[in-house]
Amino acid sequence: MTPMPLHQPPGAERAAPRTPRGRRAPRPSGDDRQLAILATAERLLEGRQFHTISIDELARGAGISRPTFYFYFASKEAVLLALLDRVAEEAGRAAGEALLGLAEDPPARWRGALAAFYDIFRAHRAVVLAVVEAGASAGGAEVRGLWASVLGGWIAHTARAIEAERERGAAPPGPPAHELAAALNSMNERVFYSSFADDGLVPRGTDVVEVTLHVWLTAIYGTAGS
Amino acid sequence: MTPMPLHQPPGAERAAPRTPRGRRAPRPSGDDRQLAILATAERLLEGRQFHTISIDELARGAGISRPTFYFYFASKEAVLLALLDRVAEEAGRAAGEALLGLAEDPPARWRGALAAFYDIFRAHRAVVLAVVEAGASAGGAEVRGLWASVLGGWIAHTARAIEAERERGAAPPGPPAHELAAALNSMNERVFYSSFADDGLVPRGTDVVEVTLHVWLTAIYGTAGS
DNA sequence: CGAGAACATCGACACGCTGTCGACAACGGG
DNA sequence: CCCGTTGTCGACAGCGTGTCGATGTTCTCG
Repeated sequence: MTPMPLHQPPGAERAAPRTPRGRRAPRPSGDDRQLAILATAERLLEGRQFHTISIDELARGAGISRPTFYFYFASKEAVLLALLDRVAEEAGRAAGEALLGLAEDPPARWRGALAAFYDIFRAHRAVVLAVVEAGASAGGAEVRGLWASVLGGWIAHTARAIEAERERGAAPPGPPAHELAAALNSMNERVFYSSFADDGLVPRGTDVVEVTLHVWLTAIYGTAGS
Repeated sequence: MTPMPLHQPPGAERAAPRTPRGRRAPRPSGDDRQLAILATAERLLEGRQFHTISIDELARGAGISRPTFYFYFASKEAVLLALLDRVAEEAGRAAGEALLGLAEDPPARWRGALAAFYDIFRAHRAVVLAVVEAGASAGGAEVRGLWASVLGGWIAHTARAIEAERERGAAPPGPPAHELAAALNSMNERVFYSSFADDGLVPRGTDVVEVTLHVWLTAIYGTAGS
């Protein structure tokens, strides 16, 4: 038991909905605790850095003791991984949809995709900030890995779109599409991040979507297009 | 002498060069130790992550005990700060020179500036990787701050260059120069970093200077320019 | 040249956090 | 009604950090 691929340990796919009727259960069930930990983490993350949150706080916040925390998650990072899963899936889907029918109105579609990313990440910026922070340090290998695969997937998607634009003659030849896609996405990751972290690199009040969009359009089409 | 604002505590600005003649000093002097710590840090950083290096190792590597380490530096991060100071100054100077006479041959000058950054950071990639890692976690506030001011300085420099190009009519109007400069520099920071970290985002073998240069030129001038 | 100041060094301790072990409570089915 | 699964926690061992106080070393100046 406890095969636990990575994050999301046991109790994650426990079977039946043991009778929630009648007076409330004397002891909250495992699933509740699992969710309570996740909720506590997201709540604490709103106002503090990931590394300042101890496992004990997460546990206490969910009404359990520290050792018990380990029954649900293997580490603090595992909790973050679970949180990231949701956000990544949401963002990927939204941005993917935005690019459908690119040929009809490129500037508008690209803007839609960038905006989708921005909006969703912004809505969960506490998680995004924590992922970057955790990924860069200690037990962050897995966090970094998941993040890299998410971003990598989106880069591949972008690369295909660029190639399609070139093939239909809408965009001129240029650097290898995949490399260009990696550079552009890297820019957005960093700029959006700076914007959320408010670290002073991007001038306050900057419309980061518009600025990055300008760069994307000129880099892909050679003109500001509009 | 060695004004050194924050990190680099006491013993940093000791006066005279007490006679090094005669038989070798029984005890290495403070400055030697200071340097020994820096050297040890750079050496260890070549093969390991910043967070896996303990203060004890740094101390032992310099031939002193852990408590004594604190006589020279306030923390692990302070050591990194000292290392970063050097690299940042070197890179800033080199890239600044590369941009002189921009009007004569824009593409070549910009390429020179980006290449200067790339080369110098690459030569000290262990330090760069450590800075990003340390900046994102624990006592990284100061590291992050120094890094931000370095990058911020370069962004301002870039912004002025873009404005000059627009004024002399070489570049068309576009997004606010400072915002554009921030986005472009953010891209380079991230792409160069990925390249050094070999995290799989940027395809192996990519000529990151050429790719990012393409983006810079099209974003600033509206064409790939050659 | 000899004493005190400044420099340098380290043993030992107090902490805070992580991860694990073993014991034990609660509950649902045979 | 007994037992295995699910949950829970006290207590311990380990590791790294930062500090304090005692002590050795070197410089300076009267």
